[in-house]
Amino acid sequence: MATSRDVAKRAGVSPATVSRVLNNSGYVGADVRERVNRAISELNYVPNRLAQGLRKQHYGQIACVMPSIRNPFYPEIVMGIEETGLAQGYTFSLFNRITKREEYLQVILEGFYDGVIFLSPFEVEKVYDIAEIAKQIPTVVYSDRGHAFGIPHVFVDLRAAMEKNVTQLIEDGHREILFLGYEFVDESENPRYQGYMDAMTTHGFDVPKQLIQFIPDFTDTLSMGYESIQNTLHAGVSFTAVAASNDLLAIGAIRAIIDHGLHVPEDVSVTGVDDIEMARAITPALTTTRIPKHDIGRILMDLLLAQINQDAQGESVVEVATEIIRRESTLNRHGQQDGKQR
Amino acid sequence: MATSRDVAKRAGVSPATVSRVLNNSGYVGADVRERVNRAISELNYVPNRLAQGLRKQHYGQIACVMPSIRNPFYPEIVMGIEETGLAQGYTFSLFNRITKREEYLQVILEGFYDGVIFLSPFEVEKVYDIAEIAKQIPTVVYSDRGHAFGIPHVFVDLRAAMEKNVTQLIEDGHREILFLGYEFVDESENPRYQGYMDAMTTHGFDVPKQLIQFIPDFTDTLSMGYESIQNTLHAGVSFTAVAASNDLLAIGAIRAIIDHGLHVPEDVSVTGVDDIEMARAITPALTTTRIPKHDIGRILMDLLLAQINQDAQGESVVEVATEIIRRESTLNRHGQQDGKQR
DNA sequence: CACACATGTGAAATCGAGGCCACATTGTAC
DNA sequence: GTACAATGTGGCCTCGATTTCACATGTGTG
Repeated sequence: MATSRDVAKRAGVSPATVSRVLNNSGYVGADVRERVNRAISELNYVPNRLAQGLRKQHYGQIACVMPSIRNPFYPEIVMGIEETGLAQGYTFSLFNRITKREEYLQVILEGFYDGVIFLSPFEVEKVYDIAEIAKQIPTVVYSDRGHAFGIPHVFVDLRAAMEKNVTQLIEDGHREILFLGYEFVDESENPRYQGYMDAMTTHGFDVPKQLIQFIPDFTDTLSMGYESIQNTLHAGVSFTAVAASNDLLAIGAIRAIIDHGLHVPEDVSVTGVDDIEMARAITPALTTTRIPKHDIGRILMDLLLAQINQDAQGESVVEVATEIIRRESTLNRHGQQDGKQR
Repeated sequence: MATSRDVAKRAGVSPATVSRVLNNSGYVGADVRERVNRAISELNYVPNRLAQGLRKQHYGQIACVMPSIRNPFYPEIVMGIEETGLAQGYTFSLFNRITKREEYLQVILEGFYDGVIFLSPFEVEKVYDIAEIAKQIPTVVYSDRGHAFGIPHVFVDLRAAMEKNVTQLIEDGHREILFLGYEFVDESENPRYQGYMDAMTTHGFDVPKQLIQFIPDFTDTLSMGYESIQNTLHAGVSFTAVAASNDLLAIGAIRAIIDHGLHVPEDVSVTGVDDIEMARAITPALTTTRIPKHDIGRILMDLLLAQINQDAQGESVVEVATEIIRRESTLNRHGQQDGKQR
C-alpha cells in the first residue's frame, strides 16, 4: 500500500505538504495542491489510520460490548448506536461476551478505541471493572444498575416494568405465575426478579420455589427457555401464566407449552420484555413490555460523543420509558385476547 | 496510560528490554525480567496495539461486512467466525452495510485490519470492489457467486437448494407456488429465483407475474415479507404455497397469511431457507433448508487465517451442504404435517 | 592464554502520518 | 528603502513499541 511518502515523491513535494493537502491546514499553492491530489488518486492512496491514530490520539473506533449478538435485542440497539456514530465518522467493534472477561477488558485498554459502550453488563463486571475502564477512556453503559458505576448511562426501570407486568397478570385473574429469567449471583441485583416478587407479595401471594425458574446461560436463551418450561411442565408444576424476563425466553416458553399439548393463551398466558421484532410476528403474538431500543442506542452514542468531545453540558443519566404492548399471548379478565396491537 | 517507556524507567532498564520481556524474545536475565514484570503490574501497563500494529504490520483485527446484523442468520455465522478467530488472538469489527459502499470500503483500506470477511456481498460489490480489496489485504467471501471474485470463498448452492425445495412442494401437490425474495438488479444473478424458476419450468408450470414477489430492502426483512404477502392476498392472488428466500421472509409471510384468516399449512404451505434458531421455535414450526451457519463461519475464518499466514496448502473454495428440514409449515402429499423434526 | 560463543543489555532506526518551527519569497504600508 | 505581514514549503521531532546492531560481560576449549 502506498504511503504519504510515496505520494510526496511522486508529486515532487515533501510529506509535510501532502499532510497539509489532506487536512486542509496551513497554506498550500493551487498548483502544488493539484499535483498532490493527482498523485493521491494515481496511487490509490488511503491514509493509514493506525499511524494517524497514534499521532492524533483519536482513532475513530468505538468498542461495543454486549452479552450476545444472537439476542436480537442488542442488534436493534446497535442500529441506533451506529446510525448516530457513523455520521460522525466512527466505526464499531462489536464484542460478544463469549470471551473471558480479562481478555476483552485487555483489548479495550489496548488503545484502539476512542470510547466503549457496555450493553447490559454482567454482575461480575459491575462496579470494579467498568469503573476502572471508565477512568481510562470515555465509557457509557446501558444498565438499570448504572448508578453504581458513577458514569453516564441509560437505563429503564426493569424492576418497575416487571412489577407492572405481573400486576397486570394478577388483575387478569392469574394466581400461579411462573417467573422465567436469568440467574444472578446475587438475586437482590436481579431487577426483573425483584419486580416479580414485589408484585406477588404486594398482593399477598405465595411464591413456591418451583415457580421460579432461573437459567444460567446467555448464549442459548431461546432453547434454554424452551427446556426450562418443558422440564417444569413434565414435573407437573401447575401455573397459568409465565412472566419471562425477555422475549426470547417467552418465545421458547410458548413453544414448550404448545408442545406439551396446552394452548396459549387459553391454558397459559405468556409475557415477555423487550418487544423485539419477532414478538409481533409469531403466533400467538407476544404480549410484552416495549423497550425503545433504537432510542437507547442513539442516546448512548450521544452521551459517549459528549464525553469524547468534552461537552459537559446536558444530562448524563437518562431514563427511558417502557410500555406494555398487549397482544395475543395473554387473556384479559374477561377471558379474551387483547387483539392485535402492532 | 502508561507506556513502555514508563515501565522501563520504573524498572531501571531500557524500553528494548521491556519489549523483550513482553515478547519473550532475546536474552533477559531472571532478575531483570522480574523487575520489569513488577513494574508492568504496578503501572497496569497494557501495550498499545496501534503502535504494535504500526511496527509489526499485524493488527490482530478483522473486519466482517454483512448485509444486516438484524437478520439472525449473520450473527450465527459470526459466532463461528469469532470462536475460531478469538482463539488466535483476533478481534472483530462488524459492519452493517447500512453505510454507503464507498465509506466502508475506505475504512477497510485504512490499514486497521489484517483481513476482511464479506458475508453475502451485494451485486454492486460483485467483482470490482471486492477483487480490488482482495488485492490489498487478505479477503474471504461467503457467497454463491464467489467464483466471480477469484478469491477464497465458501458457498452453498442456493440455486439447487431452492430448486429442491420447490420440487418438494410440487411433489406435495402444489401448483400455485409463490416466490418471495430479494430484488436483484439482474435477476439472472439471483440464485434462489433461478432455482425456483428451474423447478417450475421443469415441471411445465406457468409462472404468472403476480406469483413473483420481490422486496427491495435488506434491513427490514421481516416486516417487508409480511407486507408483501399481505398485499398479495388483498389483491386476490391465488396460491397454495410460499417459497421464501429466507426464514425471516417466511415468518413474515406466515403471519400475513394467518392475519388474512387462512391457516398454515392447511390453506397455504410456507418454506424458508437458513434454519435460524427461531424457525423451530415458532408455531407452526418452519419447514426450511438448513444452512450450516456455524461451520461456514469456522471455515471462513480458517481460509482467512491461511491467507494471513500464507499457508498455501488446502482448498480455498469450499462448498457446504444443505438439507431440507421438514417441520409443520408444510403438508406432505397425504395432507399431513411432517411432524416435529428439530 | 587466546579465541569462540552464549548471555545480557542499551542506543538508535523504524513503522506512517501530523504538526511545530524555520526559512524563503512575495506583497504592502509608511 | 525598511519593516512587517501574508503566503508557501521543507526539516525534523513525535506518537509507542519493535528490532537490528553494537557492545559488554562471562564461560568453556584447544
